[in-house]
Amino acid sequence: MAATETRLLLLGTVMLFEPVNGYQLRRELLSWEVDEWAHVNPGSIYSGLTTLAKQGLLDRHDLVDGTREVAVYTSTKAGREEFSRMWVSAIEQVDPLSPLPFHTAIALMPLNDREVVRATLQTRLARIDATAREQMSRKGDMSAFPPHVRSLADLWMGLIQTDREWVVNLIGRLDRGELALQGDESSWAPPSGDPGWQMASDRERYLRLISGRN
Amino acid sequence: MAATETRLLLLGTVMLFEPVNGYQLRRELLSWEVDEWAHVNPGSIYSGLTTLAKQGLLDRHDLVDGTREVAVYTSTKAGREEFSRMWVSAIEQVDPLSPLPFHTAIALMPLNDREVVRATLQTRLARIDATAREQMSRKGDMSAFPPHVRSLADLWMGLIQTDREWVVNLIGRLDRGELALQGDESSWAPPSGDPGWQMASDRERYLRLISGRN
DNA sequence: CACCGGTTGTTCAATATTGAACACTGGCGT
DNA sequence: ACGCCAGTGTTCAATATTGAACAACCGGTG
Repeated sequence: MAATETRLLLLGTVMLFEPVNGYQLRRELLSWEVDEWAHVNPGSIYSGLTTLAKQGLLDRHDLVDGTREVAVYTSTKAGREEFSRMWVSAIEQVDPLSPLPFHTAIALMPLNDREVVRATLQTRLARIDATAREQMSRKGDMSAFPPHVRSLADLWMGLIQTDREWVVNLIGRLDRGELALQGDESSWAPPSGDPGWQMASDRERYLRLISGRN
Repeated sequence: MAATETRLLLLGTVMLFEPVNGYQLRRELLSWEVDEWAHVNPGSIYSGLTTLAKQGLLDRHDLVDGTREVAVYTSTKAGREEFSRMWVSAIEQVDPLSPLPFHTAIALMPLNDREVVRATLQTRLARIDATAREQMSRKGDMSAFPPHVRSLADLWMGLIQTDREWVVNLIGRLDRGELALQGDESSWAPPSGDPGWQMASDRERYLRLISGRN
């Protein structure tokens, strides 16, 4: 399972919009242009949802909406807990060659509350510094490698430092209360006007259908 | 096939060591610690080799080495051409969220000659600048996105600029003739003393067995 | 010599990913 | 009323990935 970021993204997006169906998620992710940077094709959404449901992290409700059958998903307690674990670990994991989990987690930041976010980002800083120190001390054994490979290590250092500065800046903004998170009023304004309302009304209907025991 | 970097890596490493068997590649990649940063498990090596052979990019020779059967691979003309194409495109492709193809290609740099490397890196620079400009001009439509997402765009910019500076520096070193490439004398000293010699003698034997029409 | 454990070399079933294709709805022009 | 096309919602067969397990060999040790 290379795609820890797909799991994270799906779990998180379901939590943001639940109850929600696969197509709505697809559209939402497209509108964020997430498909471009994370690599999410329509197929992975549906199979991902099936897998998460099978693992008990999501509940699947087969609703009859008008004349149509729709598979609508909600998060379970286990799913929300798993999301938290994965989110923390995606933020804490430092790997300049696989930045996707980190970026995905940042995009899902508002699902957590301020203290957790702050603490986790601090841990990332510590991990970055530890990685940098370790890299430095390993410079010695690299003498056996050809020069262009040693050069790559410099690039990694540079990327890590760029990351570090950005995180420091982000923590600053958090402390100044600049970013809307879970527990604040108005935590996430849906991206654009129109489709948002559409989703909201579907959401209401799905809620009623589910509570109507089906 | 998300793993264009696996194809690139396998094709390239075969070209470096051919004729070579799967286990030797596995060991070589482990000794570079490539398995850590690219994500290469033993399994992918063998299935990757099979696929490349099926596509005519590698030749598979089923040799009898002493009492044992060994599957030994060499590159085909088509394979070497495909490698060049993939290498160029991995260097030219700018994506701060999937840096793996680029880093993989850099590690395989010595398989190309100086002019090609230089020209391709220049193209990357141009692409980086184009991406940065495009990003800047899109800042406007991002006003609909929540602030933490807009923030991510700044991180991307930073990562791209770090990349840029490193590439500029690399081109400088190339121009000063500092890096050993294809066409220079002594293009790649095998990483460490011992296993290198072992590989070399296997290589000689495999060469003889193959030319002995089997 | 019988056994052990490490290295060599590979296969395989379970799982994940891909993207194309399917099937249905609803509106709109004629 | 008809045909058409864009949107909605999902499935599926082909392919790729994973990592654990397999099997054979080699060199020592008791």
